[in-house]
Amino acid sequence: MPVGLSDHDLTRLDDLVATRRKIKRGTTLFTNGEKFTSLYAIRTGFFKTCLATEDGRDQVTGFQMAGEIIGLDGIVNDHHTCDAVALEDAEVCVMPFDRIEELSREVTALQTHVHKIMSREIVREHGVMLLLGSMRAEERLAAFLLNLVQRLHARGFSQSELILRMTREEIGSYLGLKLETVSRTFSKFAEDGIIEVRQRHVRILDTEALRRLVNNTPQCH
Amino acid sequence: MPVGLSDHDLTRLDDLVATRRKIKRGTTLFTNGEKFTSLYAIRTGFFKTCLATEDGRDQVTGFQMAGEIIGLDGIVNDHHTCDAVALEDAEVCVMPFDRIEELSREVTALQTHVHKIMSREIVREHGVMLLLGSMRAEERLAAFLLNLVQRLHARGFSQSELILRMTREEIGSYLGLKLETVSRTFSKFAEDGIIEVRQRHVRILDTEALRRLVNNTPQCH
DNA sequence: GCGCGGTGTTGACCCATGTCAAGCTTTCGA
DNA sequence: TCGAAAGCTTGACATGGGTCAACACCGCGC
Repeated sequence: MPVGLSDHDLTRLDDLVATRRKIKRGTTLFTNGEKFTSLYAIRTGFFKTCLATEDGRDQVTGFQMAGEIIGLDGIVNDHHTCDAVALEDAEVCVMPFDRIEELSREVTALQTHVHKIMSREIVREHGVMLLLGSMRAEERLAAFLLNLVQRLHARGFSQSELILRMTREEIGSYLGLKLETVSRTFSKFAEDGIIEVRQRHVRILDTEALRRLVNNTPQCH
Repeated sequence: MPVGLSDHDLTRLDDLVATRRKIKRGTTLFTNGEKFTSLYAIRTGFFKTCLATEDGRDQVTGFQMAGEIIGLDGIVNDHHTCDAVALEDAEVCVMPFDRIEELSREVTALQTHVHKIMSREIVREHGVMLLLGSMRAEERLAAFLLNLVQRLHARGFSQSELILRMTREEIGSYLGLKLETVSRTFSKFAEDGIIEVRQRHVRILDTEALRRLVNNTPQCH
């Protein structure tokens, strides 16, 4: 994370992330309406965040893995506006937000870091809007797979193999598609020799083909 | 904005927003790739922010009006990742971000304010994801209209009448629809007596009907 | 080993929205 | 005042993805 800090500052940062919390698969870290107190840094495990409305709509707004921060949605109204659900047993660092604000007034590197994390989330969501607003099913799934392996690779995992932690339905919700369409599109990619799928185990055979799908719209003028 | 500040603090905040910039209709406040230096508070006028990819996709990520802040996307990489285009002649306050960071280390209320603004943008985008991921055309347009009048009303304008500053195509891009679909859906609403449309002038006759459209999905189980 | 629930796949059919095209209205500059 | 361009509307038609339904697979507890 931030570098070039004094020992003193480092100790204080350590302090910030002192408390840990374990979350069992299928349970929530926080839920819509719950009082906001802390941001959470994921140490291990995998989460989805999702929005549910009274009338039964449901939208997965993101999937988060080790090293990522969740809870930013709660800052604006002091209450969370979505649910964070563990898709596998997980552990997070609990970072009380008032402590973050206090510390980031003194440690400039932390202040900058917090701002960048929030900005990154905004930019990520712009990307999702592009995906939902202008891509077709195959393009969406290709973009999704590339994004996942890229993030996994940054964490030392394979560039071409991954295990999906979420169901087809959750992928569909995130991508604005029905689970059947997700399933069909996986099958289509497999037929075309772009990937191999065995349940939640996916092996990417032709990364370039996926990239071409995402970039190269046959397309309107 | 923040309240309960000392005169000294207030003077410094005034300082922050000292420089102004006028933007002519159709020109950009900043563009993708441009170096990030400042956030902008809109004083007058109306903007869209949009993402354009090399392969010709184009996505409007938001419409911003007086009192709103744009430029947050630039923080994470020190460069903007979208274009901000004035849809009518506009004026903004230029707020150098390094000054914001400096000041918000000293003025707690400003720090909190900045965090809330960023969090609010994240939550807003969650809402757009819900819209793009799970609503049908009529629902999207209804939600769009309600959102616009609500924001206009908060600024002292009518609850039932508005002038659209953007084209059908821009609305469509924002809502993930083609302009023809936007046009047809307007016509449909007009036939149903929910709104009156004369080019960009819209009068809402039945707000409740719009609300019902947004909430009350006929719907999947 | 067996059965059950959750999950995933596949097919047939249908509909909302996209696509293409024609024509209208408004705006704006020459 | 006229003409051209941009924006908007409407129609006819095409199609991607949704819907509904049947069934297969897998893991788990008994």
